[in-house]
Amino acid sequence: MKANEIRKAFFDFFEKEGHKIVPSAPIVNKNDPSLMFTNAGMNQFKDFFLGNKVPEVRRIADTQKCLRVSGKHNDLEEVGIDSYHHTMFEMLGNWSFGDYFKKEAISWAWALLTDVYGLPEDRLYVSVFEGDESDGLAPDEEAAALWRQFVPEDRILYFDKKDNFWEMGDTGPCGPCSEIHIDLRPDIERSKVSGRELVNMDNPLVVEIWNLVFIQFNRKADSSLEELPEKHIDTGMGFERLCMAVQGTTSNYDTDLFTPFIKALEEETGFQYEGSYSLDAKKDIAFRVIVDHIRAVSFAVADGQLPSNTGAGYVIRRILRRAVRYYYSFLDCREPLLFKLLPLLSEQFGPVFPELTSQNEFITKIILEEEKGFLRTLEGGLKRLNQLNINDGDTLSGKIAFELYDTFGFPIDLTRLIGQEEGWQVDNQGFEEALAEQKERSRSDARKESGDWIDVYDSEKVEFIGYDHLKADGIRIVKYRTVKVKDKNIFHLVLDKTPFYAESGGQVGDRGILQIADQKIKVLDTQKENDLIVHHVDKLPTQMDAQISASIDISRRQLTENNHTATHLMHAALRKVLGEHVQQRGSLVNQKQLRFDFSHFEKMTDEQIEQVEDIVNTKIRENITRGEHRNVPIKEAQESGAMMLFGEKYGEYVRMITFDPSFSIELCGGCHVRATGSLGYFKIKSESAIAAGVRRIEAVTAVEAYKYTDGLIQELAEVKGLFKNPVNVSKQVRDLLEANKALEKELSSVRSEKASGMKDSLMSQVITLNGIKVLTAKIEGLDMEGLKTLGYSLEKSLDKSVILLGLDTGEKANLMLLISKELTSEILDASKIIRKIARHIQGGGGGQSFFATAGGKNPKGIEHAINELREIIKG
RNA sequence: GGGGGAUUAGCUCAGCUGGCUAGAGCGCUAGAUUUGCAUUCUAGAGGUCAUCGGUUCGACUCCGAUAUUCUCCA
Repeated sequence: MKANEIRKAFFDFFEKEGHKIVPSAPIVNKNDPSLMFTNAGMNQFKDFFLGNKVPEVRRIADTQKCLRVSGKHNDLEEVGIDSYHHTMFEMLGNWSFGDYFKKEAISWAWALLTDVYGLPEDRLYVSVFEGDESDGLAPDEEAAALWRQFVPEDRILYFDKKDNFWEMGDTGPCGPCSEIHIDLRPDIERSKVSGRELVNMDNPLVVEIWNLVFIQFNRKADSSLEELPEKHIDTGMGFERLCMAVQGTTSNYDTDLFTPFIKALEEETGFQYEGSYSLDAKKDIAFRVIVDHIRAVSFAVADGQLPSNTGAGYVIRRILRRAVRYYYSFLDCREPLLFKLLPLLSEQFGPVFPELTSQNEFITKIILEEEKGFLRTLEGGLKRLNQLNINDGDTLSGKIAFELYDTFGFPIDLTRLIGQEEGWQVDNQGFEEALAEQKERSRSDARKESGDWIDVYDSEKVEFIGYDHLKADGIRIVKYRTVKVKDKNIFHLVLDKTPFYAESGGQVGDRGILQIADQKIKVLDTQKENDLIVHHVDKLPTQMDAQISASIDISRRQLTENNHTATHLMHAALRKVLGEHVQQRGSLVNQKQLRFDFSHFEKMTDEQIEQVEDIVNTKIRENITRGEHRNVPIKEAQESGAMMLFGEKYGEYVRMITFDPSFSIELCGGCHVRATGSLGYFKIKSESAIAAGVRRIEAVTAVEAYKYTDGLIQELAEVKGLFKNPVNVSKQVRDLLEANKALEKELSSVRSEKASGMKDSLMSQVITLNGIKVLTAKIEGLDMEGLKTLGYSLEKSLDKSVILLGLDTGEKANLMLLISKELTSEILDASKIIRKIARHIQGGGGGQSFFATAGGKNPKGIEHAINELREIIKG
């Protein structure tokens, strides 16, 4: 079976059992601040388990794209070494939300694996929870009994809490789980050691393929367990491992998920993949690293996460760079390579994940640019390393190695590798110390401690009423917690209903006031955590259970709405002017301005910018009324031509915002004006590039647009005023610039004429002392630059000579001493002499042995300085 | 969010512990060589050393702030 068939068989099987097949959630997580990437199939259903939301259907199955770069065995640096760990992987799963339970989950799992996929039964082992005394839990005999229908006793194993009890977090839904493991070792080895001995022992060929979680408890804050009224099923099956088992290979990398990529790499690099897992088989590791990482990077970019230097974007950058590092070091490749694999990826995943295919060009461009950038960084690092001139047998200090890594991004393993080749070492301990130090520094700064949620009022739901109300009464606090940020306490409140909009979709969170009895509490910000609306306040109400009236900062909200609506209008206008390839890549909307990032491959021309402004301003003048439809089924919205964004997770029902159905329809949870007229005026402030293929526009509306254009007009008026209000200002400025340049030229020729005039009269003042030509003079009306030029030109004409020029500017005095190089000696050292004679002008100085300058505040001393110089020359 | 670096000619960069009249290569312009192109040679133009402020007799160089950018960490 091909991988695509295996995946399809899974869907078909569960669809037949009444499951709804849903699309994968984006791999990039946008709603949960504690999680950057989706790392398990259940992430998108978390709210169902928590009871924050009720699912539309009770049986669901899907494949979820996941990304893991940290954890017990999934450190990024480990991927590629073995045969079965990945950064990006697919997780097949089936779910029951208060519907079927252990019986069905177990029998279906068994049927799918053995009947549909035809896995040999005698190689399958199952594990069940053995119970836990401290939690007062008995062994999961229910599951064990169910398994006995299919599996003989000797292949049913019991494991403890660590392996077979699943918890979502410190509190919340949890329950025992049951895993299916498969033993893929050759018969010879199986006959020597039973697979039974190797389950959960990290053997690469005896691996878990499916985890069935039976969610039946709720872990309370005091760590006690409570039976749930509704029981759930949550399963997860690693797709890559499943393919390995079904296709009978001994490594995930030998399945057809990876072999086409390895083959392509062989052709590109000219090296053969030998499939060795020895730590010395660097080339093979490199192959695996590349074919693994290209998936992670591409999926993340497709869902909108561009490589960057902070947060989730930095994780993606690190993954990509690790792949580059490997082909650079071990496959002798100095040119971008990863981007060439994209057509293949699109071909393979297109049917399941259309976002890869439809954005192929964009992803390719991003990856190519990122590769180029890092190859440049590597080159810079190599150059720097060369400059250090490390000798054979030396040890490169940890400090320098760390500097190379930290400041210039030169990977430490590459430093070590080069050292190995050139016969020097790196002080690893020193490096690790420096790294630990930096981590500590960063961590101590970012320290943010959030306390536990404290429940106040039991509410069925948490409702946002801010589309229709800007203030509301009779609100109750559901829960609160204390958060410590940089030694300051702030507080988070969750209300049962609220007019406050939580930051989302680029629109900033509302601010405003909560009134509780006589107490007024400021809301500093409103943020979203999954589906909770969290109000950030600077103090807690004294009466937690009192009723609250909440009112938001209305003018701030209205200005923000202007900019949000402008974003929609501009998005539509951009697609009209530039083309349908324009896709939103990021957006920020606040009360002052809007910032919109979108995919487009070249700089916009001034005309295009003007056109976009024109279209938007026309739509503003048409004063189009907002069309707002809540709870539109997603299918219907799609059919009406609403713009959908990649990397955005849409629910079953969506909110649709329309300004002229033939112009702008977007799915959006944000706040918008009633009619476009309130935007007043729209003006683009800047258009720039922020990444390969991504442009950014900053624009303003209403008051800010007026202020901005007014500022420009004032500035122009000021310039015009300076020119006595001419008809054509730019011509005036151009002329002035030209005239200025001509004058500058003239001035410099006049100066040099003047200097040469001085030169002639000075040449006649040369005297000979002790056999040396000496010229000393006091000069006025030159600057230091002129003095230097004069001095050098005198020296050139006089040849071997000593020249001392004193410059009197009235308030200050400067000395310049030139001694022809042939004459310099221990005594005739310009620097030493000038230091001595500068005392006369009450100053100091210095320079080289043949040229020195000094400055001071006593012009009358110049004569004395000249006299002293003569004495020195006389000896 | 925190740390470290970078910013010098159109481009890529050099400029050590403050003092060489701020340099190199490529590119550009002109001339010579050549039937023409390529090549080679010669000459030349091109810089508020990111911006602002400070220390100093003197700042591309040291210090501070700002901007842009790279990089590491969270």
